[in-house]
Amino acid sequence: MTFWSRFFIPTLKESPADAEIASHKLLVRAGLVRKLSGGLYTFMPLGLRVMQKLTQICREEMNAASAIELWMPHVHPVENWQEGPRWAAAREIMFRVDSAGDGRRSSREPEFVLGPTHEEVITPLVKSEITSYRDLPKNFYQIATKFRNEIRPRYGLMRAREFVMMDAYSFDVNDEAAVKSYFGMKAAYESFFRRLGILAIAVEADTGVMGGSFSHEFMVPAEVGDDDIIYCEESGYAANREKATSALVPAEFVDPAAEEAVTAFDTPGVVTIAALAEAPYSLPPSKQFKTLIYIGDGKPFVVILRGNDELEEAKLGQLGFSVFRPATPEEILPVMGAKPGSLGAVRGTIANPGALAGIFADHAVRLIGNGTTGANRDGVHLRNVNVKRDLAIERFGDFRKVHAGEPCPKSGRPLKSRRGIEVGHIFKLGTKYSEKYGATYTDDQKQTHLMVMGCYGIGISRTLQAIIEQSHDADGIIWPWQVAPFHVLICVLDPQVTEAMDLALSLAAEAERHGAEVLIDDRSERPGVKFKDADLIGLPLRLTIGGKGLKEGVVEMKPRTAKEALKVPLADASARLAATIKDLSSASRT
RNA sequence: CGGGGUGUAGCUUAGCCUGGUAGAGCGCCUGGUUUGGGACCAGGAGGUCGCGAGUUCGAAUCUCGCCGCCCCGACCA
Repeated sequence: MTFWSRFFIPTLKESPADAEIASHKLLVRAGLVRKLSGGLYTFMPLGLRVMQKLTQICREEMNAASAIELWMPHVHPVENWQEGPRWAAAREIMFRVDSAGDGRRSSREPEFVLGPTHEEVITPLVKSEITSYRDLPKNFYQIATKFRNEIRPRYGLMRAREFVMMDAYSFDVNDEAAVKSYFGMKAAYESFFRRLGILAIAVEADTGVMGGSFSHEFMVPAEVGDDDIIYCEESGYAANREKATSALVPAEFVDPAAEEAVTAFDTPGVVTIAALAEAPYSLPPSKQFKTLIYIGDGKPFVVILRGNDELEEAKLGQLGFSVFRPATPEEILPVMGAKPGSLGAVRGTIANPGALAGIFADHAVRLIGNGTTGANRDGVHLRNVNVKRDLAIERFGDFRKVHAGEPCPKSGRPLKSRRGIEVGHIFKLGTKYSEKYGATYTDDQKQTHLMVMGCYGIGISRTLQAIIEQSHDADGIIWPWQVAPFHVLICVLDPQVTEAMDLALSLAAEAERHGAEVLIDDRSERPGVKFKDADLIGLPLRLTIGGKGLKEGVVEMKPRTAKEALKVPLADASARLAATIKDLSSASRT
């Protein structure tokens, strides 16, 4: 048992000025964390206890899924990254470590970097340690600090520069086995989040800079989340909006027939879809082609969308460029022959088609028949443009941003959307890393093969905050039993009264016999202060021992979620406490 | 990095527009009265007003520069 007066829980009456959302305010007010700097937080004693609960549950679930714990350095030689497949894309979020202390001049490239994740360390390790199919499959994990120089840290622990993550890496003999590992981890994640007592749903996700073939994110539904989840209750389809598709173009769709020849018309000063939709042109956005120019690995390429659609930039990842960005007007002019606003991809109108790395179009442009696009001459557009007949499209793909209300790709019913906090992510990586680092094994036919990898992450510290975001009320945090920093709070209103303190100690011992961790509030504060703090730190069960109750021969028992306290006669207190602990500790396991 | 906001005691802040003694509440310390939902009284400590220039007789206040922090966007667990 722990005594509040000898522990350290610095609670705050008022919310810190720099906290915006409920969970961030409560983290600080309940004394769980203190800020050092943007995105950098100290875990205070109470917050550390929650972190330890989370890591332990995570460890148990990973072990149960046959993953093996190890511990890798956080400082990585930069060579590991330079030799890897994503240095160009990842370097901007990495902290560099130069030999600041030894008086040497700093070099253009760092000697070391702080690890944002560990594919670049584990893959070379496995390459040198595992060479036989007999040693596969293997799945290694660690629960450790990660460093990412986030462009914009946000909302306390939600997006921090330094955070605690469980990261796991699986190695299999072939694709089929890797898929098995992948779904084994997906199941482990599901049981991890279930044990925490919070709702986290798996959604299909984009693979991003990580690469690989497919991926799921685990999302805690919350308004403050960074991600949009697109889902359908009918079919169970759920995806991050970056990845979501819709059945906007039916499978049996027949492209509209071309009516008339392409003709040019003057549009002086018109450079936006919206302007072309106005009189005198009055061309609805859905009948216009939107022609965007991007630079992929240094070379321009074209993406065509419907005028009323938006580009989902993450979906450009499927094109295989390691880095891409929108082109500037200066880059566009020599290639296309016009400035943005008059661009198009009609055959023969592009000034320098040889400079392009490709012309790609979203499937939905097929819905446009006899549409309008730029002529690649400033102030001129073309009408009666048809996808098949006129546009120099090399490849169709899914590039548009999906919105709620569009038909579900599985059921055809209208899709819905909600916000979510990404607390976990799993990737089937394939051979992207094993190829780069030469992680191979020999099979029973003496043949050499690449290992097939998967990688897996859970944001432990982010999960901590997501729990608070999902489980709190106006008075404070409501901890699920499994992750609560303590389970039972015994409020002794008159700690100087021996009889009261003795009772507290014996009930605390009883609670501990039943597996509960007890915090005794023995501070010489007024009752109001104790009750407010009790609600704020949100332990699942509160016992109150006060002069009033003792006179009546009762103690009060109040689960954090209950409205009223229950008066329990002293004679029944032990039994009642044991029963309540049993109830509460099993309730949140469902 | 682009846009917006903000910086005054440990915390929450007033004062800034219109330059002239830096104020309050919480918290902290001392004493007293209290004691079942953030008590009251009396006394006290605590401030380079983010940093640096400038304007001025005089700058928290006006001007310029820099820095930190927060929010929106791109990115992520």
